[in-house]
Amino acid sequence: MPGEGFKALADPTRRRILELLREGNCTAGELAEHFDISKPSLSHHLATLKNAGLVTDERHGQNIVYSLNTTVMQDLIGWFMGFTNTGGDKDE
Amino acid sequence: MPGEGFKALADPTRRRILELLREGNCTAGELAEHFDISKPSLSHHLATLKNAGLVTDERHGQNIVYSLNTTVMQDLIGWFMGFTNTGGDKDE
DNA sequence: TAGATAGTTAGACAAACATCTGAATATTGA
DNA sequence: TCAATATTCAGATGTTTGTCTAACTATCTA
Repeated sequence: MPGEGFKALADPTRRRILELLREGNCTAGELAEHFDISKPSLSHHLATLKNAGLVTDERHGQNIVYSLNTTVMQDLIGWFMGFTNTGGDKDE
Repeated sequence: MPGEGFKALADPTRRRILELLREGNCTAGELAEHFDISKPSLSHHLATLKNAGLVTDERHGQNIVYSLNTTVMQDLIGWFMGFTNTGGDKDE
């Protein structure tokens, strides 16, 4: 299940989207201003992130506002914590 | 630069390799026993992980021993920490 | 040096992916 | 209802990725 999350994170455009969303919620159009790709391409990336559970979307009038879902991000961090000794020990 | 790391993590086989390596160093052959793919395929995955800096290899006689490079893993965790409020705050 | 074992390199191929253009859907405001 | 704006859907295309088989390199042992 976390597989989708890792795959979603593999693309630099999608990681950048998450970084932008970290600063605050954005509409698809606002996000588009930060990239040199077409809107359909961006929409596709957003769909991938949504499918992985990393973002949620909500329509506000004409706009669709995207937000970060930090819960799923936490799950991914949980996987990493198994590899570190500082702060997240569980079995060593 | 962390891009290669994220891409390397996108594949379930490679994540499993890292999990196995977490338990202790392994030769390519020992790792191969855990998967249903050909040795060349596994070798390719190991090369990807090595290229991303996530593992290191060292020849011991006939065998090549693979080890985890937790330092690079820490770098990836650093990226995630920017998205959480628990334990790794830097700019909020 | 020859044979066996461990692993990688090379080349091919199908599936997945990122991107594009053009068309469709949804909402707003005149 | 009509036109404008915001966003997604559909289909096509070139690139990357995961996998395979066959061949190669390196090491050990006799």
